[in-house]
Parts: sequence; structure tokens; C-alpha cells
Amino acid sequence: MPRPSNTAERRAQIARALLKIMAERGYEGASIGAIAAAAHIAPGLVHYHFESKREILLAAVALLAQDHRDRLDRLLAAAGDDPAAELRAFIDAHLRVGAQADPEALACWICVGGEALRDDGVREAFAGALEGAVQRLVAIARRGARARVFSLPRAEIDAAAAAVVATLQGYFVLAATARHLIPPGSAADAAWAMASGLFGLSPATRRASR
Amino acid sequence: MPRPSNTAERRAQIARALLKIMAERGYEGASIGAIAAAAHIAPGLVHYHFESKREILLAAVALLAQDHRDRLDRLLAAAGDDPAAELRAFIDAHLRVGAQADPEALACWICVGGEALRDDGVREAFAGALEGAVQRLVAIARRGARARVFSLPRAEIDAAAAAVVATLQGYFVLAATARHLIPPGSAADAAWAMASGLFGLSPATRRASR
Amino acid sequence: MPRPSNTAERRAQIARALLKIMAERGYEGASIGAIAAAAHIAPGLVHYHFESKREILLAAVALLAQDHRDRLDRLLAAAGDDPAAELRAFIDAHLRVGAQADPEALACWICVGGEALRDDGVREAFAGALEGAVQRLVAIARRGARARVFSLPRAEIDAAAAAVVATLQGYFVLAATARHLIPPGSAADAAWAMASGLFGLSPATRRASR
Amino acid sequence: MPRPSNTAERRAQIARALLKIMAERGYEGASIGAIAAAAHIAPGLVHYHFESKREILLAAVALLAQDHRDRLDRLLAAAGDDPAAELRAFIDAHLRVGAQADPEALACWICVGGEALRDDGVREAFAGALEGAVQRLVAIARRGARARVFSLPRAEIDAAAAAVVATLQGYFVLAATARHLIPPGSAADAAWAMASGLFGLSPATRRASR
DNA sequence: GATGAATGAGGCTTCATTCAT
DNA sequence: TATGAATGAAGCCTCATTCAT
Repeated sequence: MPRPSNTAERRAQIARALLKIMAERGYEGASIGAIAAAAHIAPGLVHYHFESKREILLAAVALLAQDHRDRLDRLLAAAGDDPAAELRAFIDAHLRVGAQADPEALACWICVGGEALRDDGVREAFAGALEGAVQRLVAIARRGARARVFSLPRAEIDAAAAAVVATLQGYFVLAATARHLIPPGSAADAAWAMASGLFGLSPATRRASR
Repeated sequence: MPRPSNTAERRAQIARALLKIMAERGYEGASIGAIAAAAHIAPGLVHYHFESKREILLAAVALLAQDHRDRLDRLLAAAGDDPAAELRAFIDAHLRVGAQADPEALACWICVGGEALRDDGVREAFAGALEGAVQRLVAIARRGARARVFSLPRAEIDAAAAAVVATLQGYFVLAATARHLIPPGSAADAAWAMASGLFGLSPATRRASR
Repeated sequence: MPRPSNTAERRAQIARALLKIMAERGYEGASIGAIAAAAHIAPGLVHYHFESKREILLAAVALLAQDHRDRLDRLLAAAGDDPAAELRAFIDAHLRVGAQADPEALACWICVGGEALRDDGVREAFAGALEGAVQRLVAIARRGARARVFSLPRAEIDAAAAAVVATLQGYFVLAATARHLIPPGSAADAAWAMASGLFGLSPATRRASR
Repeated sequence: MPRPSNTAERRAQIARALLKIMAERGYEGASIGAIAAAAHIAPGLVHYHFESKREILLAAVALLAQDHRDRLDRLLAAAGDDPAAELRAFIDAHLRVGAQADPEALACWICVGGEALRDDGVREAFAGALEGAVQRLVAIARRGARARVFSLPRAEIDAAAAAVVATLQGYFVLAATARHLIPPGSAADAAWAMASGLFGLSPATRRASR
């Protein structure tokens, strides 16, 4: 009569504790002891559920990415079938700060980017999440192009999507480190102007979606 | 007769050593010992020239920013007085990879962004560098607007400049962690399309500057 | 109706698992987890059957000694009643390497000798096994002396037996750590020469038993 | 004006501290903290002078072997040119317990033998020391054979030397773990009887050297 | 009996910093 | 200025042992 395994929840609990600490102290600053304390468990338990600290990071990145995907799914679903609306929703999901803004996730995401420089596993996860975003945009662009809502050459879709993702990522960094450089409320609009320009949205529609 | 002080050079030497190590191991991974080894000096000497490891980081960020400013000065000077050419040169300076690309500086810059989340001094230096970039763009935009090369409302100049800087910063992150997402050669062109759009450059001039 | 106790087998199973691990990682290196894995049981079960890790070691030493005794019984029985043959069989049982050689037991035995330095219980078991070997030799020597096959003074029997046991033990160490120092096949013969000399076996019989 | 390096002495100091602790707690039981305490230095200093705990062990084994070689040199020098006397001195050096007996070194030697099972570096050092002993015996045997003091075939010299070394090593183990099995004072005599037998010393000389 | 989670101590190692020379 | 030894505090990880089920 063994006790039912709770490993899955524990792992998530620990990974979330890492995110919490990492947001304010960085990955290196998130000691196993601090993580355990944040998760309200004994330090030794951490390494019962994870091989190494790095594994926790990988799990945490996966959580972060999943959370983000989920949120995006929700917000894009509300955009219905209109590619322009989807594009706008995509941008707003990333840049509209409001009730659902999550500064912790933002800080973590930047930390993860830093770790990705040195750890292939992290890089893969990080790049994977970015790629996911790019592919969503590509899908939106293709549908929009087919529906003649966008008018950009097939060959430029990838570049346009990457540019949009880069802009969003860059805004993250600015928002987290030099917020005063972004005129309040301007981020989403500027990104939208830029994206709709790249996607070849007609000026009329463009303005309508502001 | 005291020997002439060489503190200034030593400090630069040490700060550059930090950059070298930090590029591949991160800030935490750059131990004083490793820095000293990279600078070809004894470990004890490091703390003779710097109060603490953090001071080295601050000096290194300053170096990084100065190097970047210098490079930008050089490249913008070549653009003459034409605001559109300056804008293009500004973008190319950041995204054109070629002989002068510096992956080490790139990695360091991302690391510094991460540290900026936690250290106010680093944040100031990092944000200061970003602000410098924004202001250059603002200056270009103003001159361009006055010369009717750009047609963007005064009130939107700051937002546009911030958006461009965000895009460049975002491309840095992508280039360092998920280069395959950027179609080769597309970064500068996409950023240019975006920037010239935001700045209200006439389509004709836009194409001419590709 | 309680299920029938299987404690005895479980204990043996666990102790044998310790021997297996200890042979290649030493006693300290044999973690409870590793032992449990080698025994194909859950880690928690180990401490149900044993008070402590040390108890497992004691049980393992007992097993090792018993195995050795059993093997010796079998081999000496084949030597019939002839003291010289018994002596030779005794030596061969320890030094003839062949199908029945057991490098795992050899390594364990040396480990146990090391632990005996620090743990009185282990020392007793280890010394007990050595004493058993000495006593067997003493018995053989006494019978041989009575039968005039050996010609050594009563007072020297103990010393001779101890010397033989020391030699065997020493060969174990050499075999396990510096096998190349032992000319192949020479161990049993040299030990025999030495033992028969100490026991005062007539040169003729000596040669006959080679 | 750097401080003169004291690394060599520090290393020896630390290695000797390890021997001291290892004698009573074993290698695993000799924690870095305990070693540092025994050496009267701060814990951190240990790893300034040694890469790893294992390196300390290797240094300690080297010290142990060197000490032993030195002692042997001294004792053998006193035996003059007489091979039989040298053989006797060799045995006495190892088995005569008296003022110069060193139970700490004895315990360490057995520990080292245990570690040799698992660590190739240790094995090499341990086997090297044993080989040194064998070679000394071989040299004595050769000179004795040439001088017709010993009468053993060339081909058996190696085996005889190995047998003697095995016996000495075995006596070490017995002395450290089951001393009561060795009739007091019998070890050197029994080993001598055995060695002189193997070396083919004439019975007359044999008795004379007791 | 059996399972696997939980605990907390302790080990090795790294490191920023200080200090004697 | 410069050197390299010295210090002590963490940090990651392992582990024997206990416990709830």
C-alpha cells in the first residue's frame, strides 16, 4: 500500500519556487536552500525530485513557456478568425500591461535568456518558446495572406515574424530595466504599427485596429 | 620616488578580462581568480584596484557602453548629414554582422541586462546606454522631421525611438540564443522597414535606402 | 492470517547486495539506495530489516565468512585424511584461481579488513574468520604432527599457522592491487613451499605434493 | 616583494594531517574539515593547496611510501654487504615492533590498500611501493645467489620475493586487526624461516641469523 | 511487509575578500 | 603596486534514517 506518488506536483512546486526566487535574485542567486524555503519543504527533498539544480531550471523554463502558451491560446481564441485581430491580440498579449501583467515571469524570462547563452538545454527550451511564437505569427500571416488581409510576399513571412518577436522580446528587456524609456502605453501601439507595416496590412484596417 | 600610477590601465585591463570571461561563463561564473588569470595578473591585485567584484562589473559595463558609442560615432559620421542615411547606419551598426561583429560583446550585453534586474548601479549603466541610443535616434528623428525627410508627429518621436531600440535589443537576444529564427540577412532590412515606417519616411526614399 | 515472515531471506538478499556494491565502491560508497537497487527492493525496506547500515555490513561479513567456510569444507573433504594433502588443499583453496575464483569476494574481504580497523563488531567478525582459518591449520598441523607427517614443535604450531594465514591474506592484497607482481601460478606453489617448510614436511613429501 | 612560497611544506602538512585522521577514521571519515583542524589551518586553505581530496590522498601515499623507503634504507645500510643479513634486516624492518613501530602508518597502509581497489592513481602508488619492496628483495636475492649464499634458481627469484612481500603485507593486516592470532615475537621469526627457505639459505646460516 | 516521500546533517568544493610580505 | 597565501562563508549534492500510507 504505497503512498501515491506526488512527484509531479512536487516538481512543479519546486520549479515555481525557483521562478519566484529567480525573479528577484537570478538563477545563481536562487540557492537550493532558498528554493526549498520558498516551496516550504526541506532542502534535501529538492534533490530527491530533481537530479540537479539545472534540471529545476529546465522544468521551470518549461512551466514558463507552458503558462505563456496557455495565456496566448486564451487570448487568441477571443480574436476569432480575423487575422488582423489575431495579430493585434498577439501583440497585446505580450505588451499590454494591466491586471494580467506578470513582472515575475518577465524577470525570469530575461534570466532564462541569459542562462541560454551557456546551457544548451536551456537554450533549446528558450529558443523553442521563441520559435513557437514565431510559428504562431507565421500561421497568422499565412492565413491573412490567403485572405488578402495581409499583402506580404511568402518569402518574407519568416523574417517579418522574427522581427515582431524580436521587438516584443526587446520591449521585455526595456520594460524590465529601463521602463522610463517607453512612453506609457506606446509599446503595443508602436509594435502594432511596425507589425502591420511588415505584414502589409492596408492603412485603413491598420487604423481601425488601434 | 613613487612609481607612476598605472591604476587606470590596470582597471581597464581587469574590466576587459571580466568581459572576456563573462561572455562565456556569465557574471557569477567569472570568479576573481579567472578574471585575474585572463588579465595575466595575480588574484590579489584585483582587489587592490577594485573594491569589489561588483565594481569591476560596473567598470566593464562602462567600457562596453563606451566601445559601443565609439563605434556608433564612427559609423554615423560616415552617414553625413542625411537623416535617412543616419537612421539606416544606426540600424546597420547594430545588426549588420560582418567583420566587426563582436559575439563576445553581444553575450556580455545580454548578461549585463540580466544583472541590471538586480543591481541598481548596473541598471543605471545599462539603462543609460539604452537611453543614449534612444536619444541619438531622437536627434536623428528631429532633424529628419525638421528637414521633412520624416513625417512623424513630435509626440511620437520618443515612442518610435524606443520601439527601434527595443527591436535592436530583441534581435540581439535572438541572435545570441536562437539565430536560426532569423532568416540570414533579414534583420537589418526588417528593422529598417519597421523604423522607416515608424519614422514616416516616404516609401520612395525607403526603398532607395535598402 | 499474517503473511509468513521472509525476513531471513530479505536480510541475506540485502547483505548480498551490499557485497556486490561494496566490491566496486567500498563500504562508504555503498549507499542504502544503491544497496536497495541492487537488491531490487525499495530503499525504505532496507531499514525495516536492518537497524542501520552497519548491521548490514555485519551480516554481509557473516555471509562472506560462511561462504568461505563452506567452500573450504568442500575442498578439504576431498583431501581425505592426509594432513599434507589437506594443507595443500587449504592453500589451493585460497590461491588457486580458476573457475571458482571470486574477485568480488576478494575485494569485499579487503574492504572488510579496512572497516575492521574502525569498527569493533566488524573486527570481531573479521578476526573470527581469520581465527577459524588458523584453527583449521592448527588442527591439520596437530594431526600431521601426531602422524609424524609434519615435524614441528607443538609450541610453534600457532606461529606457523598464523604465518600461513598471513601469507594467504597478503597474497589477497597483492592479487587485488598489484597482480603483476605475482608471477602467474606462483602463489600457490610459493605458499606451499613456505608452509611445508614451516610445518616440517619431509622434502620428499613436499615435492610429491606440488 | 611576494611572500616566499610555502606550498611544499603546506602540502606535506596537509597530507600528514590526512594520515593522522585516516589512521583512526579511514579515508572517507577524514573530512576536509577534520584534516584542516588536524593541520591547524582554515578549511578553505586545503583546497588552495590541493585540487581535490583525492590529491591529498595521493600525496599522503607518496609520503607514506617515502617514509618507508627512508626507514628501510637506514636499516638495510646497517646490514652491510651480507645478503643474508640484509634479508633478515628487511624482514625485521617490517615486522619487528619496538620503539620505531608506527601503528598509524600501519592503519593508513591498510586503508590505502582498500582505496587502491577503486582508484587507479592510488593503486599505482600502492602497487609501486609494493614493487619497490619486491625489487629490493630481488636485488638482495641476486647478490646472494651470485655469492652462493642463497641457492634458488634465477627463475624463482621473482616468485620468492613476491611471496615474502605478501607475507609481510599479510602480517600487517593481522597485526592491525587480529593481533592475538600472532604469537608475540613470532612474526619476524616465522617470516625469516619462510624467506630463508624460499631463498635456499643453508640451514646453518639460517639458524645463525635468528 | 513494503513503498517512496521527507528530513536534516554533513561533505567537498568554490569563492570573494583580506592580509603579510 | 604586486604577490600568493589565508579565511570563512555558502553552495550543491549525497545520504542514513524516519515516516505516512
